[in-house]
Amino acid sequence: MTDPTKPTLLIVDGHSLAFRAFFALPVDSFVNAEGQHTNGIHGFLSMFLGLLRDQAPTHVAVAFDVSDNTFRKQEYPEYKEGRNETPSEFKGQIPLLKQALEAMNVTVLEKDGFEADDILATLAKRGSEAGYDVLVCSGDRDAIQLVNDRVTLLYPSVQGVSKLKRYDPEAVVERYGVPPHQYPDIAALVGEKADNLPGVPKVGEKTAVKWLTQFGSLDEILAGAESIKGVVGQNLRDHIDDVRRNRKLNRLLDDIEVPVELDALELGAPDEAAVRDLFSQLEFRTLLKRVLDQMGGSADEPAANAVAVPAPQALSAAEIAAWLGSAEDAVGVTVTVQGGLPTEVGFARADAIVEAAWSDEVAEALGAWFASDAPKAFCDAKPQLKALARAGVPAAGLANDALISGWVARPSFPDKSLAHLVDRYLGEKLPEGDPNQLLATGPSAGELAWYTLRAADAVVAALPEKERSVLFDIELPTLVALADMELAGVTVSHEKLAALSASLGERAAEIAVAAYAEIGHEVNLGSPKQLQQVLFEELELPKTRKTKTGYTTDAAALGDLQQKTGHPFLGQLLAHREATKLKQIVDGLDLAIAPDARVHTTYLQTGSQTGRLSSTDPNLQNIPVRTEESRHIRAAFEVGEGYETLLTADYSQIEMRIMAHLSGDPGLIEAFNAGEDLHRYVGAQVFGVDAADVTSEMRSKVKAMSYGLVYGLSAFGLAKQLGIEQKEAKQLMLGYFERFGAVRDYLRASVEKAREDGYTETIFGRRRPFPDLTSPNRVLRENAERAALNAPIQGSAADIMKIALFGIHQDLHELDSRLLLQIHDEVVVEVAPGEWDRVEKIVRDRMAEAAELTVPLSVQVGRGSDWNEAAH
DNA sequence: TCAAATACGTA
DNA sequence: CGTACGTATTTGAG
Repeated sequence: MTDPTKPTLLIVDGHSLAFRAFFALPVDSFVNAEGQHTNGIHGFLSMFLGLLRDQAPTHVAVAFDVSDNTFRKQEYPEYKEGRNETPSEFKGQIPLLKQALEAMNVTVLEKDGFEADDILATLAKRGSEAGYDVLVCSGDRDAIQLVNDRVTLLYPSVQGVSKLKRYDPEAVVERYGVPPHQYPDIAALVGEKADNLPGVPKVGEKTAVKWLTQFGSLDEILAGAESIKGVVGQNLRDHIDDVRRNRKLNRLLDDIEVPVELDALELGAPDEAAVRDLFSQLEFRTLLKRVLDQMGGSADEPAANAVAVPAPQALSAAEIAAWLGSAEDAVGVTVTVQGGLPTEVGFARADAIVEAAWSDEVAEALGAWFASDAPKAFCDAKPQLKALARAGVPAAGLANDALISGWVARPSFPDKSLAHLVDRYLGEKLPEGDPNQLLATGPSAGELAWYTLRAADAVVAALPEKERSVLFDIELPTLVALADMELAGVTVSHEKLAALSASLGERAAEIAVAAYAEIGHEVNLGSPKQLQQVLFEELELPKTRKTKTGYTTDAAALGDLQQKTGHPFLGQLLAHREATKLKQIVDGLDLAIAPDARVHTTYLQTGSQTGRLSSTDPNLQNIPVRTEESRHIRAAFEVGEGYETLLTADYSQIEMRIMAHLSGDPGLIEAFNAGEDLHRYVGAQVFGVDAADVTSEMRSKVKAMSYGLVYGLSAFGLAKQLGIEQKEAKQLMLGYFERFGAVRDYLRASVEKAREDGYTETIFGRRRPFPDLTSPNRVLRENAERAALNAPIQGSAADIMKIALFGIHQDLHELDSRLLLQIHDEVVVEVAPGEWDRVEKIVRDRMAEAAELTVPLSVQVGRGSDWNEAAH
């Protein structure tokens, strides 16, 4: 046991021990539901927890190798060569192990260009100098040299990782016959097969020790090599350079820069939520219990409502106002909404709850507090802010939103409920209503506010600093802007839509008649199943791409078939599809027009995994635009009564600009700074012609390539999209990367980094987890790779647009003009009479200045009395 | 009545 | 074998 009066520092070589664990445990017995192998992680953690229990260290760090590219490799390129390839079942386990350690609040260290052992050596030295008892745990024999009076090595024995042999200086002498500092001399003579460092032939440990005792040191052995007789003497003389090289390479560096203070390695309590999460994914039940038992936290399921809920107080409106006025910290708020209006309000501080039914009196008494900057925490604030505004009580001071913060923390997690947040972040259970009761019996508004306040705080506490900034500096201001946009709605002309619908309906009917004539009978043209019967059985057209239930009849495939066979039915079918699709959209939109003649969409702020918004009920982010016909729909979106004109503003090629910024590719940056047509410029580069000589064919190829890049396009996909040979697509990609190589380098490095970290990050620090990047399942893994490639780009664009959006919203505050729509890279503003110039400047400035990239953000503005007109 | 499958609109 | 979304329709099971 270690001296209890002294702090003990435990430093572990994560990679070498996990690797040993991997071979010690049967690989097939440790596979989770996702197919992820976990034996190395399990074995390592089991041993690690044993260490924590038995050695009771006060400070802990685990070091990992970053890559093979170490200074040793640079000095001796054959270093560690000839090893068997790392088994694929092992590869994905290291990132997960790191995640597990981080969740356990154990410091993970790594340093590019060095091996974990060098970190061990450095920390061992710093630790012993600072007066720690140091325990080094490594499966690499080179670590023996670190042993001294204050440093003990724990070395896994052959029986398994859990059995560690303790090497203090005496034990080293006993085992190897030399003191620890001389062990590398032996190793240099004998060689190290695992590192591809050959030693002196016929010289083993015995001989090496004999020589060392005889000569006193390695230098003296080499100096006196002439005097050693026999074959071994000759071998030594022949391999003196190898020995010198071995000795140089097996010296561990104890003075590399490791940017961590020893104090920071102090062992703390694990992040229970994160541990629970990851361990349940890995299916480590026993280990979960061990971690929580040993390191703190409760292994048992959280006790239901361990914390007493304060009794709700029913106060008068005036008393509530006074109570709220005296609150210093954020107050939890829940406004229950029915039919878009408030029905109840509940407020909570940490130790008290008050609530009241909504009434004119309440509205009157609380109006000033709601309108003030007094901090308020909601769960799903947007509908509540809207209801308050409708009731004539606009609210400010949005300080937190549990729904939003929970999503920022875990954008991929499907359950967005407060109940889940309470469970995950508070370890409590949100009381449920009894579904068998006629009247709702769930938590009251005040109780919800109380859970909301505490859950919102807990989520933020668990959030990394950068993501806090995403929450507070981007999402919450955006939420306020969205609430106003939804309230405003956009005027849509029922007359225009009705006329469109009628003409589309007629056209569809005509086409249908012609199509039936073509095949000799009626068929439901909207039924893929019936169409398959017609196309592939009756008409015996060539089979298309397979789907789960048969063969696809999608537009791309029908177009293909049409080219191949020229069958007139195909053209009619396509035309029918187009007409009915548009009619569908028109009718849906018409139905969504509210009594104020406007359409009020709902933006889902937590609907995407990348940071984008989505729009629903109706979705105004997918209104057709590509065909001439479809622009008639946009023309139905009109400037509202009392306003002068619509303004549209969109970012040009924002994703490619972000790509240029993130990759730092000089060619691409130059392309944007040149200020001319991007695809023309890139085309000129790729095809080696003057910009003026870029044909439209060249331009569209390069354009498809550029956009495809952002999505992780393959040569196959590119070929398919452009209708060219795969070989030509490959050539195109090669040519592209010859000019813009940094783009490819960036994309590759970005996915690798995500694999290591387990998540991607946008320019502003928004994260998206990608557990599947290490999946052994190829399809899962490759899907994750493409998504991970896209996430920082799409996400950064979303961040930028949000920053611009709330900036515009704030600047428009003192004007009558207002934001109406956001369509990912475009905004639509309704401009009040006489405000055009000011509004245009606000929009242009806010959008252009939303982010400082290495390339300018280009903004295009249009105006018109309807959306179609304004788009030009 | 509901979920799955298919198809298709946008950035 | 190209990312991110939402919606409408058909179909077949319950």
